[in-house]
Amino acid sequence: MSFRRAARAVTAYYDRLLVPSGITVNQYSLLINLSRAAPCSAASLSHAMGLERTTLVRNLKPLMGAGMIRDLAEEGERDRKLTLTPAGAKTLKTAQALWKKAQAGLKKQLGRENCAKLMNAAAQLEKI
Amino acid sequence: MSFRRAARAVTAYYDRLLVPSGITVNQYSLLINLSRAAPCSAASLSHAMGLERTTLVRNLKPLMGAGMIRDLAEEGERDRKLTLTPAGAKTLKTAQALWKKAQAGLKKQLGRENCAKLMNAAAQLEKI
DNA sequence: TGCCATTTCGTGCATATACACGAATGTAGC
DNA sequence: GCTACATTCGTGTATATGCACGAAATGGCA
Repeated sequence: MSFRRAARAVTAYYDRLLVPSGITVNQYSLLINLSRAAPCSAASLSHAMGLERTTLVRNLKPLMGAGMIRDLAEEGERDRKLTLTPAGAKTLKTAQALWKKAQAGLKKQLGRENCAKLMNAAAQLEKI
Repeated sequence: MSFRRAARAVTAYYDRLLVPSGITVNQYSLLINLSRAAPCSAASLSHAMGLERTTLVRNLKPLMGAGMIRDLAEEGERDRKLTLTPAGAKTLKTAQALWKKAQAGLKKQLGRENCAKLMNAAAQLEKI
């Protein structure tokens, strides 16, 4: 499917521009979603991101290892309380600027109208 | 990014409809590309698919394990000569019918025009 | 208080993706 | 024939994705 190939290409494009921030576009997406939902459980974050919960659990690992995300929940508590650390917030801020540049470049490439239509189609496709 | 979420949703949709064939849409893509290029090396197939060579090498494994793909190259030869086995061709045929149904359903969902524009945008995005 | 259903969680397994690296084969020029 | 370069290959490592499974905590109800 050409759609999947396009998704790979777009991911690679964002990743390339995000290199200076030290995170991937996937991790960027996780951080920005967490910044809006924190403190939150893994289940609720995965729901907000439309991502399988166990996938999210694993995607957290490198970011927690890098000290960008912390879990404020006490020992033995069921729900996790995931939050950004100051380091995570700083990285996110750096990445956000780069992401905006990437987004602008993509819009320019596709044309504003095509880009809007693409976003629209993507929103529809998520519900298939 | 909503685009990647959409790609995941689309993949899941195709995979769901392809279940009776026993392969995923990713493996379907590999088989159909191989059916057009066989006999061919891993490098040339990966190029035809716009896929990283080592990714393709690994994606071949389950299909070779299932006896759908065979390598006709002699021992010690540098280039592989990948081909579909009869079993692989049979699976592909089954999957192809299911894939067409899925494609038609998606077109119906999006509308013919939106679908065409999406394809167009995807083709552009692959070159970013 | 005690039991059961619900919710949340993490890991094992399988697949997908790509970079870095080095091994082996093939080719061109001498 | 030999050397240097190009091509092809596979694996180690890291990340991403989701299903199946079972463990643990929580909440509701008798």
